[in-house]
Amino acid sequence: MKWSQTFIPTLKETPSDAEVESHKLMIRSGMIRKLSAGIYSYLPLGTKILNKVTTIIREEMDKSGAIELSLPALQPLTLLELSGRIDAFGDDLLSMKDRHKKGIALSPTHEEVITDLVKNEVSSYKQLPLILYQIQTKFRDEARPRFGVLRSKEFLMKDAYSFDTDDDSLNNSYQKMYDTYCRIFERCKLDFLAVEADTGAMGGDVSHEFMVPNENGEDVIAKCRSCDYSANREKAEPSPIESDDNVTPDDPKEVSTPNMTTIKEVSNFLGIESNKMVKTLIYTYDNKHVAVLVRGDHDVNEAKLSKVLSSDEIALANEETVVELTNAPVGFAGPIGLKTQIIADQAVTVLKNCVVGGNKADTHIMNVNPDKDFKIDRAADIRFVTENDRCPKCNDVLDISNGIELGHVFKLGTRYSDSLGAKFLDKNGKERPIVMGSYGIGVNRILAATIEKSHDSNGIIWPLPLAPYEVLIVPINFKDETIMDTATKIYDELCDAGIDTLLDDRDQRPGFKFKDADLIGIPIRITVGKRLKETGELEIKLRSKEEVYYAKPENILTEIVKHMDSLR
RNA sequence: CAGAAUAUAGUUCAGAUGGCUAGAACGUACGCCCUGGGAGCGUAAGGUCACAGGUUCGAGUCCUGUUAUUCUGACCA
Repeated sequence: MKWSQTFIPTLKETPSDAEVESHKLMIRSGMIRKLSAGIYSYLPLGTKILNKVTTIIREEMDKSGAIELSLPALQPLTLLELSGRIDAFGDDLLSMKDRHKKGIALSPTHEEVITDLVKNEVSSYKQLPLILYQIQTKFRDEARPRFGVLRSKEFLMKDAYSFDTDDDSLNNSYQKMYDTYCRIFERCKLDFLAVEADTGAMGGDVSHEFMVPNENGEDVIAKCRSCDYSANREKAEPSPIESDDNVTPDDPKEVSTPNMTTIKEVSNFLGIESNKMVKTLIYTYDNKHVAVLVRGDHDVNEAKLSKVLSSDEIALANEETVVELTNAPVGFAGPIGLKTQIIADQAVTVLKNCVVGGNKADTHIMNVNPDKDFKIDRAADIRFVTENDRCPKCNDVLDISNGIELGHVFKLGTRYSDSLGAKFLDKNGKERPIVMGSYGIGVNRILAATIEKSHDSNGIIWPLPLAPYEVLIVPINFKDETIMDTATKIYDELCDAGIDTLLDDRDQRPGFKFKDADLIGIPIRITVGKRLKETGELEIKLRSKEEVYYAKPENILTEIVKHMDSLR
């Protein structure tokens, strides 16, 4: 492609509404433009890169035995009502009425659609297992789109769904997709991590997220420093904390803590570390109340609590309820004398001489000891891990960091086949629900994550497999016939050899072209300039390296092929 | 959804206390010059000052409302 013939509007200035580096560079390099908040157009350069990624995904999915299809972007609300997910999506669902006043939605995902399709067409175990996938736009009305294409209202997703006869077969499909994902991300040159994840509103039991560690990522991952344990924040479990047997329990003592309702205030006032304090929170679930105890420096993980209580509808109790149950204003709740059920985090059970709320205004109680001074009905892991926690597998240090979620795989089980009635007849002629799995990849996020980790102050550094063009030819002087002729000749030669080449045939000064070249980040640059006249050589420079190599025009193809091999 | 900020040329921004024909840089067009890191000179085009009301002799500037965008948090299959 000749630069003058395509459409790559680069920008010298940083757009004012871009915050993270990948977003800035995607706009500056002419890959994308914003149409509206969280809605982006992909320009030719961005589209080419997107196509490189989808090609890799297709090749690997096809190799795994998955079959591509194409589902509609529109779906009737009735399907989401059947699966019960209309509430789970809530305001994130973009829905409307068609002319017949029928409710339809722009699909946020396709579990229901594919299950409905398969239920009508698959009726025998002989048709299973089956893995179907598509690469398609998804719509979610994000409350707060941000970071460019990392969180947008419309995004490209590769979603796959597996259909199996039983759990063993599902495990097989799941492993196949897991391995395929690893290969896809490896081919994209990403340093990814597969972490244990919570299944959230998706349902199912086992789930892994494919993450790229990055400070701008919205997810939090915990990773063990020495063993292979890693999990996302919702799921990560701390190693149990051991009790300190050297401390002798003292007798409880009431202290006045006027107007001090937060852990920090009480901790500062009493001069006691927050990890020697107990946070008592009243939760409501299924019309019942429960007191939840975590250490002062810990936070309740509602996903875990929800599982412990076996309830989907848990929430902090309102103020009146707290006052009624504790006989005190909010901020002074404590476990002593409470009539409700008490659930404590494991870390609370081993505390000695700790501080709790007094269930009385402006009062806390010191030197409190669990079991001795109050009863714990149930101890469990109900908190988020922190940097001070240890690995549950090997007890070494857990590192907590942010990550960008690129892929997510779920063992769904029969959640959707049950609610939508997708059944098959097994060998014995017995009707059974199809066992399903679901597997997603955020295609746009692969671009953003790649740029996040692969750029410098001048612009993007594309890895060869994703680069919009593999080679960029920069003739230094548009008006010099020798230079332009040579540039055009090697351009034709590289194109004929099947190398994706861009020729910067614009009448611009060299500095201008070099800046653009660095900005859009083509991996290999050939400069045709004064050296051609002096020694008859061309210059080859890799975007990722400082060195410059020289080659005669007649050897350029072999030289380029050599460099391309080194980049693969 | 809560809190906050912003909205002026294609882009990035200036435009105290209200005052004449709304500016700069970059970009764009044309000309000159130049051709190894966004060089220089000149000329020109380019504006519903987000929108709607209001106060005022007079509003880009003050007030009210609306909308949009961004940030922080909540939420997030």
